[in-house]
Amino acid sequence: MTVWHPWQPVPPLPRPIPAAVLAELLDGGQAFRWHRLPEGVFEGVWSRHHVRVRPAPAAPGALEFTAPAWADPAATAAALRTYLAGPPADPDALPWRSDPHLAACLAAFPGLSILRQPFGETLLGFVCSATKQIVQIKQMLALLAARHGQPLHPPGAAPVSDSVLRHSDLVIRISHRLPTWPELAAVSVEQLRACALGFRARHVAGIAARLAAEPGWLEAIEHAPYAEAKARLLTLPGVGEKVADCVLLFGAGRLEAFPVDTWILKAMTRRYGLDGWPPAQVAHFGRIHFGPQAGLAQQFLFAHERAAARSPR
DNA sequence: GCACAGGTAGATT
DNA sequence: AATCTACCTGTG
Repeated sequence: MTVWHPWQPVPPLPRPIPAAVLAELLDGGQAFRWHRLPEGVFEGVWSRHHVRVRPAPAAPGALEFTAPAWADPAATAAALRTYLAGPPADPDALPWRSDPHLAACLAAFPGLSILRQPFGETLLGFVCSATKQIVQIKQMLALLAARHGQPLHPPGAAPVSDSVLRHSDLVIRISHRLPTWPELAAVSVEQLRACALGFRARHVAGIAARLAAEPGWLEAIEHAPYAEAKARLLTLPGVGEKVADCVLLFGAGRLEAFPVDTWILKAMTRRYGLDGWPPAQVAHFGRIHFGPQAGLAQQFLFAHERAAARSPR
């Protein structure tokens, strides 16, 4: 009895993805609902989709995926391709020829790219991300999904995932979608706090209330010009410069968005000699220096800086 | 036991 | 306009 379809190829992506880079792409902080399984397999959830992905054993750079038995593999493959391919991007057009550090980052993570995630889910994830480590952000979202999201599986079917996430002594299974914003509007701040959101709970509740009062508002932002979209996101509680840029970069394909977090601040300070520069000025420098794909450059710098921190020379 | 974590917002210089 | 500081809570 198999609950997963047989492995099959992921439709070709713009660039090959080596196994090491796949980990950075799925589990490097762009998305918070991917989980490592043994033997290089990743299990992830976005929107109504639930998949496992792994490097294709016989084809370096290519990927394979599988979907739950109740899912339509063709539809899943199409959705997965959109998700993984991300917005149109060209790393070669970044100014690596005149920037040795950027060149080193590009060489260290060949094939790294920006995902195209659902807009509303990306907003939720990054509102929860404030002063939290990736592991803990995953816990919050897993709890939110398990308690307040719709089941990924159809009525009557059993969840297929045996992969779990630990939160203290609690074991969380991967079986539900993230709650949508309309669904979140029906969840109390106390219930949100019970999902380990802490002070982020009132931000989530505040956003849900705003969005419920203004139907279509969020959907309009997704397709508005970058500057306008960002200005509007900044009016939401718990959404500042960094979160707004993350949402637009990872959830709307806006490569000009240049989120400046503690890692990028560290990287820019150290590698570009910007000692003492405040985040706003670092962001300005980044947009000028890296150009219209500054957000793509940011992802390479981010990956490189974290890798360097894990294995210092 | 305790510092720290992909920040934000409001208060205080 | 720059610089604090409170805000929650799990993990190492």
